[in-house]
Amino acid sequence: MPAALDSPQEAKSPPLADAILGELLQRIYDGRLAQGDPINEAVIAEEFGVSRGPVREAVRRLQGIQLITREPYLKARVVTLTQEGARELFEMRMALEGVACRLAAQRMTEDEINDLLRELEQDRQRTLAGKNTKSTTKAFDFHERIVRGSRNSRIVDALCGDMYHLLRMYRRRSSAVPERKSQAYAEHWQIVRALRARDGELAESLMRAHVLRADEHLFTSLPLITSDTAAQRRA
Amino acid sequence: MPAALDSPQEAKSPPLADAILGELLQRIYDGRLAQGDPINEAVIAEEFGVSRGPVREAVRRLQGIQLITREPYLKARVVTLTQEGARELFEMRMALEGVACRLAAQRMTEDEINDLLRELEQDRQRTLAGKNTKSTTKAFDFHERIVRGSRNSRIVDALCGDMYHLLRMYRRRSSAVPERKSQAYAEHWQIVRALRARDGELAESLMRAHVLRADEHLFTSLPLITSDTAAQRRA
DNA sequence: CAAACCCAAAGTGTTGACACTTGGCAGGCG
DNA sequence: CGCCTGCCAAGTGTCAACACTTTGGGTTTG
Repeated sequence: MPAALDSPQEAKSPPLADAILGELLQRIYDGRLAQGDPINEAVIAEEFGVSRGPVREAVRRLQGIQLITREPYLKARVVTLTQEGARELFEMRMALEGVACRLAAQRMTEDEINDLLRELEQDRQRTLAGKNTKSTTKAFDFHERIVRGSRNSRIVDALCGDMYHLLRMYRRRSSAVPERKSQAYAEHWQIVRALRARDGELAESLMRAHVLRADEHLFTSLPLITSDTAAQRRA
Repeated sequence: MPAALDSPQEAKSPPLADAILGELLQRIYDGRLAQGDPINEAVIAEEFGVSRGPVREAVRRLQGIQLITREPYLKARVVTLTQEGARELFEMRMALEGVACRLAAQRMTEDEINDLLRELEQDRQRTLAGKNTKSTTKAFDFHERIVRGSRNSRIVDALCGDMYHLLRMYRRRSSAVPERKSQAYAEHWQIVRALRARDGELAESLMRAHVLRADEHLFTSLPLITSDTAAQRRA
């Protein structure tokens, strides 16, 4: 039996396609839709009790985020994570978060930076106490705060919208490394100091190094499949 | 077979939505669809002699590229170009092309770099002769070659796919500055030298400076509209 | 026995009709 | 005279049925 798709309560206007998009994302996150799984519009439509129209639209949007691969008349599939894909994703992330951090150094207000520093400290305190599970969420929040500090909605959308889903997908396959956490805190702290000093150059290079180190271990455990070998996988 | 590819020719299988997307893009390019023009699915559908389905899909994809703004039940509109939007677009372009250029310095083959240098010289010769109109096309080709040299298909897609359309839209509003051309050639030549020296750091910073200078004059002639003043524009 | 062909099944692309939401206009009430 | 209310039109969201493309397997043919 399919779960009803009323996650939050839409007051009165439910654009079905949006709800379905959210549910499909959820299924990809928790693994009910695994890598390479085929996407059948008709099946999903019946599962949700709706027509194929909204499903079609949701799938197209997932294709836009590159969470689903599809060619004109063929079955759509959940994207297969490869080492190549991870490398490309993280190179792009480094580029965007680096520049975002540089811009944030110029544009965040003093208050924003101080708030960021304070909450960073609070988070460290909480982590030292007990709640380890929340740390990854908090860590992303740190990055998001800085990205938004760039005052560039296009970069914000790219990082916190589209790429966020893919990053989350890749992270799902990697175990958290505990000792990485305290190192990450130190790096975060350094970045905030650079922001405070309004040193965009330094802030950018620190953020790049941080992202590189944070994502480093994700590369190792993935199958080494390139685009051409992926073609033969369909056979 | 020479690479003579005309855009509006569907070979054997016509995915209607793709054709419509292309035509809408064309209309935006040549101004038949101007900034802020409303997009009526039904009208466009009848105009093309198709149903609303494909039109709907094409419009959604334009929305994904951010060439069209739309909220759930409201009329869709061609995006209105603002100074703010241009700034954000070019900041993102600088970030991506910069990193792409750094990666290209590491990853392009000697042959690729030599070819690039040779064609760059050829282009300059042709420009000195007569054909000025082709120069902008060639200029973009130079950038595209380097971007592809990054061996990062995600960045390539972002720059040559989505952002290309928007850049083209902004460029439409600006007159070409002739003396800029020879300066651009000098900058291009410097970049190729950095690639040849495999100096990624230098290549990135040169590319950033080049993009910044190339886009600089586009900022000036645009209306200074922010997101909140855009809201009152709808009234 | 292998290769080409044909055909049915599965699934996507497309269509036209129907349901719902939004914004404006007209008329009534304070 | 101004504000609120309830309809009306325009346009998007959704649906169920139909048309086309691809694919896999069984059959025929060299």
